[in-house]
Amino acid sequence: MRKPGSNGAETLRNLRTAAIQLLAEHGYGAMNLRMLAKKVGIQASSLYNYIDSKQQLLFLLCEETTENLLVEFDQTVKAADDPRDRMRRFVECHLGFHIVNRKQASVLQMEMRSLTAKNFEAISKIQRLYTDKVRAIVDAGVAVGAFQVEDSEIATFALLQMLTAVTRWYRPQGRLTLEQLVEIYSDLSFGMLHAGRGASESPAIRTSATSAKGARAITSSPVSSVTRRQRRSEPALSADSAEG
Amino acid sequence: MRKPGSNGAETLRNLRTAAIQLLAEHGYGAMNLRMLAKKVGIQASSLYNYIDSKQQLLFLLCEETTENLLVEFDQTVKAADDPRDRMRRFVECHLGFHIVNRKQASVLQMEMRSLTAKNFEAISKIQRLYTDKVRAIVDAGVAVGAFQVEDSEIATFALLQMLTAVTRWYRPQGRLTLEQLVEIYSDLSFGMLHAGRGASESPAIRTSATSAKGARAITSSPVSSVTRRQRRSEPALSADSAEG
DNA sequence: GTATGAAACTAACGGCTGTTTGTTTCTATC
DNA sequence: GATAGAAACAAACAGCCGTTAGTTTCATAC
Repeated sequence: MRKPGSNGAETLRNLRTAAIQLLAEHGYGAMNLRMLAKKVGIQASSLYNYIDSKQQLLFLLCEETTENLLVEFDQTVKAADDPRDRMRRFVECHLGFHIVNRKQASVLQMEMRSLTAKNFEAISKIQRLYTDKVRAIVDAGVAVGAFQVEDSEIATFALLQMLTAVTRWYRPQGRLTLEQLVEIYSDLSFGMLHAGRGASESPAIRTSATSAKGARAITSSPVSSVTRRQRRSEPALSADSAEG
Repeated sequence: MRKPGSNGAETLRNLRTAAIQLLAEHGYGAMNLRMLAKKVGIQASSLYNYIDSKQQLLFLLCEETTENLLVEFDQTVKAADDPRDRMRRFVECHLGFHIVNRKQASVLQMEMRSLTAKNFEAISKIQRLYTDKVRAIVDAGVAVGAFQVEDSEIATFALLQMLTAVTRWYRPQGRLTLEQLVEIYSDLSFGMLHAGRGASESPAIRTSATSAKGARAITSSPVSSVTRRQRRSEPALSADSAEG
């Protein structure tokens, strides 16, 4: 029984976005293949035309996300030279990635422990590469006197986790634009690193500069107020996000 | 069939620590009652002498952790007046709690989504109380000019998540003592808030002051080096942690 | 020393899970 | 227009899940 108009490549795309959606919502343990199949619009058994197992599906998605982040980091940060500029770009890249691809990132963050020991280690290996690169920026800044931290390893962890955690509260209808968030988090990051308010391309305490349409004032009104709209996607960053 | 020497209160305690242990390790979806029962040393059906359902067990543990944190916050922070002191104490309390009770905290952080909508909301309500209190400290500091942030709500989120995330990497055999970690994280926190290095009881950049035995130098050697020992538990903080 | 409740057991239930097998229908190629 | 592979289906399997029912043994109070 093949459906009229059925197409393998499209079904695979649907499968991936549905999986990301459901994994983010329910977690690996609570998501079952029948609900995934239903979301894709096929039978559970038909999933096996596209995946080897539930476990391999999770691994595939985790791997993809991790590698995408690494690639974007390299593309974004390579140009800058000064540690301060590199840090600024890192924050922009990391935060942007985790906002635009927040479901994938959330799955990676929460569901990695459901991976087989072997699969887990494979992902961890890539992640260590990434962490090391970030740490190198911190260390370089410390060496030049641009940053000042008591312990660069802890500082790197703290920085990464602070930024990564946007996935936990960010909602696209929120109060602030992506540019505003980058601005705010850059300020927090540089503060953490005791970077002072030096030169470089970072606008630090000033509120505008990145948004093309001109900056709106940043206020402290609660998240629940939905008076301001947020740009939906950031075309510079990776493509198919799994909204739903 | 009642076991010789069996005791309800003790079994309940074992059940709770075993549950925390297993939930932290596998997650709610992947943990099943038979493995929990095995760890406790009884049959799965006997668990129902102590719990109503798996769901209620999770709720109970989440609720307990949340309330314990709130109580400790109130006890620790109430004495201080100056926003800077209050912040210092908050960091100490929050970080300490999440290190000492890291398994409970990890369950709360990761498994809340497995709660029934109603149960979830009950926990969220308590959490909101807590977050508001932290936010109040930030706002008070901003009002007095002690802190300087672009957006106090985001700053509060970022701060909380940075601190909470110790549960993700902390291992008791690690490089640094609890006191050293509090010191490091306080410095990062005040940096985030652009608190400068003013007076108050905070020793800021200095490395000693909290440890009774006298401070060891804080270096940047990798976590994997286990040359330094860590204090196992902090008696001031809540009692029965679930080590395993 | 008997009665009572606490604390455990064994056995089973209905339902759900990931996965396999074998089959059917659509699409594209020659 | 026959053929071959792609893309779906339906049915089932073996095992596990949370939970219930009924039973047995231990500890204690009188």
